[in-house]
Amino acid sequence: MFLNEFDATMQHIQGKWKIMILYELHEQGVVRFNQLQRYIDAISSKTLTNQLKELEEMGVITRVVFPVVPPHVEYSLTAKGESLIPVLDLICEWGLAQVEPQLLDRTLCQE
Amino acid sequence: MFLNEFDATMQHIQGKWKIMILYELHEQGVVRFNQLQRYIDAISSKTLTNQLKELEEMGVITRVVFPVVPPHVEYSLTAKGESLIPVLDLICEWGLAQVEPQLLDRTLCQE
DNA sequence: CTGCATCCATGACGATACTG
DNA sequence: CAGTATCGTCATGGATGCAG
Repeated sequence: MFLNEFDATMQHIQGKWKIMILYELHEQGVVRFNQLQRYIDAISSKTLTNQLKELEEMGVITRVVFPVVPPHVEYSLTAKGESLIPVLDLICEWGLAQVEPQLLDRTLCQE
Repeated sequence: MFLNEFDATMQHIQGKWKIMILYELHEQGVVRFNQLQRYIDAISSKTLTNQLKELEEMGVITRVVFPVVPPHVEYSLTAKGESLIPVLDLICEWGLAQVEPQLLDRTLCQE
């Protein structure tokens, strides 16, 4: 039944900051932990860690650890993560259409 | 910033049972309270009432009360609600693609 | 039939402090 | 730099009972 597929997708984007993470990785390519934290700005390191871990477990992002001091960790989107972007775009676009119907031919809702 | 548009949409579909309600109204047209409760089957009347109220407040569904005894209330989608269906379809479709990539040319995830 | 009221369990998230 | 540990808060939703 379709609820399962819906929930399957939702598990990937649910979470207060997941889309911001996803979009930032999409635009920047490779991003470090601190970059994300500065970009999102209101997120605690604990929450950021959790959301990243969940995204990684679902195969949406890749986590690469460089064994150096000080620590260096890089995050980036997987192919699966990239395939999620158009879905986010549509969701975003619908939200924009509700607020400002006349702006609909912008390049989606980013920026 | 795009997070706002994303959240705007999310407010409409977030909630454990909202998509089921939306799809059921989409397919049946006009549905009564008890029909929904029997259809969803695991939902309590309190939760169903809450989700319906939220959907109504956002202009996604219409609530029509017939002043008779016993009470008779009908719910249906508004135009705004209908416009949400393609978004749900895409979300659903992505979820399906993750589970069974070979079934992708089905008519989305319903059935 | 269609709710509302109440109480309760769970989980998401934040604040703060600490570590290798 | 990139987290972990602990504690606290708040919203969501379930269970049950009652009402017009």
